[in-house]
Amino acid sequence: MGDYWATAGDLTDIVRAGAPPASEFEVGSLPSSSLMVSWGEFDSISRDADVLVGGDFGDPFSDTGDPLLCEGDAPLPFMLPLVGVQEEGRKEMIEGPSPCGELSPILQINTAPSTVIPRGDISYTTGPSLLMSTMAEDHGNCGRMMQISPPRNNSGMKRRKSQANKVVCIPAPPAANSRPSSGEVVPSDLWAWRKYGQKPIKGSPFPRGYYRCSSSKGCSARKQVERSRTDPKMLVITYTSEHNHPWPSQRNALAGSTRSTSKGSSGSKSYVNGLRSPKPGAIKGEERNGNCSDDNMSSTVTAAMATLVKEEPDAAKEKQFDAADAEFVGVGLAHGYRPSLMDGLDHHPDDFFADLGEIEADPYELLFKQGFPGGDDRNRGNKWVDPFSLLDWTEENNGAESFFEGKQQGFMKNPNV
DNA sequence: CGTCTTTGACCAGCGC
DNA sequence: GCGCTGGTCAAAGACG
Repeated sequence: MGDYWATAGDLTDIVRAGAPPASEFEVGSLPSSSLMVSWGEFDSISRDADVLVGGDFGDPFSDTGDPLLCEGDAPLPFMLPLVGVQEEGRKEMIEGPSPCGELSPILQINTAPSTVIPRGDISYTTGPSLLMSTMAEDHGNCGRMMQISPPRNNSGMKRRKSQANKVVCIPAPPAANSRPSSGEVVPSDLWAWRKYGQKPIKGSPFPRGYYRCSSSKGCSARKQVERSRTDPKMLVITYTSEHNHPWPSQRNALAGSTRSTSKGSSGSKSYVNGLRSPKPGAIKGEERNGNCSDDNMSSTVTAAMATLVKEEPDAAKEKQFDAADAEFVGVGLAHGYRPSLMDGLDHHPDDFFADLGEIEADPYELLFKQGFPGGDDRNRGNKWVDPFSLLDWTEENNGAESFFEGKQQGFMKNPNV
C-alpha cells in the first residue's frame, strides 16, 4: 500500500462550495478498518489512527467561515470506514469492514487530477473529490451515493456564465405529497437559502429550483436543486458562487422567520434552510409523528454532511464553544449535529445546551444513537453502515420516530482517541 | 411586518 | 438575426 495523496480542498469542498483546493495533505497509510475523520484535526488523525496527515490547508474559506463549522470549536470526530481510495485515476478497493455483508460503505478519496464520471445526463468532472457510497448496491452509480465534486471545467451541461460550480449528488428525499408542483425537498446544508425561481428543464421531468443565500444580503452564493434525470432518487445540487460572509451562526439571520411551505400540511418543511428556529414542540410533536417529514430528511443529510467538517487544526482542539456556537448547534443543527463533544472532551460550558430546552435529547446522541461499528456493540446490523441513515431513505428510517426514538446506543468512541 | 414561496415575465447566452 | 433554453427578477400571496 503506497502513499496516497489528496488535496486538502477535497475536504473543505465537501462541505461547501467554493474555490478549488489550495494545498495538499498526505495520506500515508490507509487504515484497514476505519478512519477517524475529523476535518482539521489531521495531525491527530495521523497520530491516533495512523492515517497520516499533515500539511497546511490554505483554506480559501478561512476568512469566510464554515457553514458546518462552529467557529473555533472543538474537533468533530467522525468515524468512517475507508475502504476505497482512488488514486491517479485508478481506484483501489481496500478490503474494508463489512460486518453486515450487504452494504459496505465507501469513503473514496479521489485524487485523480481530472476524472470524468458519467452519470447519465450528468458528467462529473472530478478533480479530487470524495465519494461516500455503498459498495454492494449501486456502486459506481449515482444511487445511494453522495458525491461532492470540485468545480468542473466546462464539460458537461452548458453553462452560460463561467462560474465555479460544485455538484453534489445526494439521495433525494421523497417528494412532499402536499406540494406536487413545487420543487424538491432540499436537504439542509446549514446556510439559509431562499428560493427565487424554478424552471422546468428540457429533457427532464423534474423542475430545477434556484436558491440564493439569504443569510446575507450581499451574498452571491446560489445553488440549484434538481433531481437526476436518470435516477430520480438522487438529488443534484449545484452550488454557484461563494458565500462572502461567515456562515450564519445565529438564528437571527435574514431567514429569520419560520414558516411552513407545505400549505395545509403543518411543518413539513419548516426548517428547510437548516437555520430556522424550530418552533417549540417541533421535535416532540410534529416531527415525532413519524410522517417521514422533510425535515427529518434534511436533518439526516445535514447530520451526515455536518460530520464532514474541516476545521482549523490545533486551535479547534483548545477552544470551547461560545454562545453562538451553542446556539448554532442547538438551533441550526438541533436535529442531528453536534460538534464533537466526545466523552472526555467535556470542556463545554455547562449551559452549552441551555438553548436546547425544546430538544428532548442530546442531538449528538440522536445523531449517533443508531450505531457505529466497533466498540462494545457490533450487533447493529446495517445501522453502522449507515449511521446517519443517509443512505437509507426508507420511511422507516426517515421517520422521526426511528431517528429520535432509537435505542440509546450511544456513540462508539474511536478506540484510538 | 418581514420573509418566505410561487410563478409568469424578462433577459442573456448559445447554436443555427 | 432568430429561436431555444436557462437564469433571474419581481409581483402576489401566504405565513408566523
